[in-house]
Amino acid sequence: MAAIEPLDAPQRLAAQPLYAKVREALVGRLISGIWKPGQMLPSEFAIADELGVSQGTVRKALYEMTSQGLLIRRQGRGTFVNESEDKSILFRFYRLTSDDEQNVESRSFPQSKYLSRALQSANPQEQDLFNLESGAQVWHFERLRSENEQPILVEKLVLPQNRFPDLDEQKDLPNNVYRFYGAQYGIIVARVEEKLRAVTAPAHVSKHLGLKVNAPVLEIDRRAYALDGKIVEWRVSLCRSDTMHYRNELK
Amino acid sequence: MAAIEPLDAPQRLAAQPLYAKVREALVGRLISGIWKPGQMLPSEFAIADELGVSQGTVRKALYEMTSQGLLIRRQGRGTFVNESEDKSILFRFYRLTSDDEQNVESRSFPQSKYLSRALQSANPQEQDLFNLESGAQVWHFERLRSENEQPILVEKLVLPQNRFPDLDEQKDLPNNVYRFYGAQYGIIVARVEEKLRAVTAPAHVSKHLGLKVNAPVLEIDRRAYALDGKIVEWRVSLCRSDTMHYRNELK
DNA sequence: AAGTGGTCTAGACCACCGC
DNA sequence: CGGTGGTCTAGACCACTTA
Repeated sequence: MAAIEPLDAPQRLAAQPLYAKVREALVGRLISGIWKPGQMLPSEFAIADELGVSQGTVRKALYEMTSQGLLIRRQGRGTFVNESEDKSILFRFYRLTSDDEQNVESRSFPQSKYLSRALQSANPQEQDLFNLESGAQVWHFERLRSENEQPILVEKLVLPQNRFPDLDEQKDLPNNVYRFYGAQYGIIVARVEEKLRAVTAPAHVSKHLGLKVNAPVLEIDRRAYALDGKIVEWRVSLCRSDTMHYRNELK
Repeated sequence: MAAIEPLDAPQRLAAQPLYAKVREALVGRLISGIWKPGQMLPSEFAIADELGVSQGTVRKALYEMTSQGLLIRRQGRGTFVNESEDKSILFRFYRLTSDDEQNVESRSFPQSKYLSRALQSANPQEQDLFNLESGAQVWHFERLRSENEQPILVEKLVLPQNRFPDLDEQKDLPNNVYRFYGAQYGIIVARVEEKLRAVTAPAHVSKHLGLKVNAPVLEIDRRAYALDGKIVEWRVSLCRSDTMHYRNELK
């Protein structure tokens, strides 16, 4: 275990507060893997002694890491490295949940089956959305997503060709496209805006989802924004609403 | 200015922590208007002396109110009641927007027409939701909400009678019920959880909204949580989806 | 009973603001 | 300069969990 030298004494001289240094030291241990997911941390007093600060200072650092989701603290038990974090990043932008609310831990990320792929000229709406010249091209993908063998939704993805060149050489997009955008093109999706509506399922959608004709489905119209603030993906999903729902929390 | 008696001494006996009582006392002053938007609060030490607690305890209460957006604190200046909150707070939990996206500033808050009101025994689901004894009672309200003369949604509100006594003396609930909960009962809604589905409108709903039979509508099942983490309101709204949508942003 | 996190206190000093 | 919030400490006691 890598030794960590005692932090500076109380004087902080217009620099970082001491608890911030403590937090960084502790986050470092998480990153370096000294403390692994699920593992219990030493007690507040043990950490305080080791780093040469008071318990209260360690408390504040641990509190911040807890509200950030890195740690889980339970009175009488101890402080633990949050292991559900790894999974939850998968579900960051995925708000659909089965009605029979199984525990979040065991959830499986939905799989994808691609139905179609096309490169075509952007229509006026798409030109406006992606700020494209007339005649520029966009990719269209349609895919069916399923969770535990049950079909969940049919969705259309639209990507501007100029930010995603060379896609024609791919046989299919991978299942987790946002990870792919980052790994292949350096495009990090920072936030998404969604508009939700209830609509009547078109025939081919109700067929794919195994719904009866004219069944109501949830339409999610999503625009995904990269770190530079530009739209990088437009997505319209039609989701079954008989066994699934969209959950949201407002604060 | 209403005098506030000193809070209990350090012993808290399995009840609320002291800083929570301090926070409630301070929130009470905001609600009652003793402290008005933009006004500067007394110093931490002054509040601590008055309430008979230590500065650190007041700090924790002020910190929570700050992260909740009620207060603004500036080093060297003081602590102030947040005044920018007032407008946006109206739409804090209201995510429905007209499709013809007029500017947000000029939006009118939807009006309410109450359709029914009843006090009845809680069914098993309601008992479970509000953690009620068998035989406890709940209020049911049904109302139609409209924006600019157009009917938007029909919703059912369920409130536990034990947290909302004396409601039968009211002719109707006001339009902005969350403000009413705070002003009348000191209940601050801190967050809400929503589940969204697409459903087929029941006959009486499609009639109220002027939709054709079996039109798809957006169902929003909302549980509102008070500062103490307990559920204080259950609400199921059925919203027209032909001219409105639910907007959401994920980061 | 022992060990953990949670709360509370009293006091000290620092950094920032406005007069 | 005086007053404000921001940080830090040392010590005390409480509440919860596990053995």
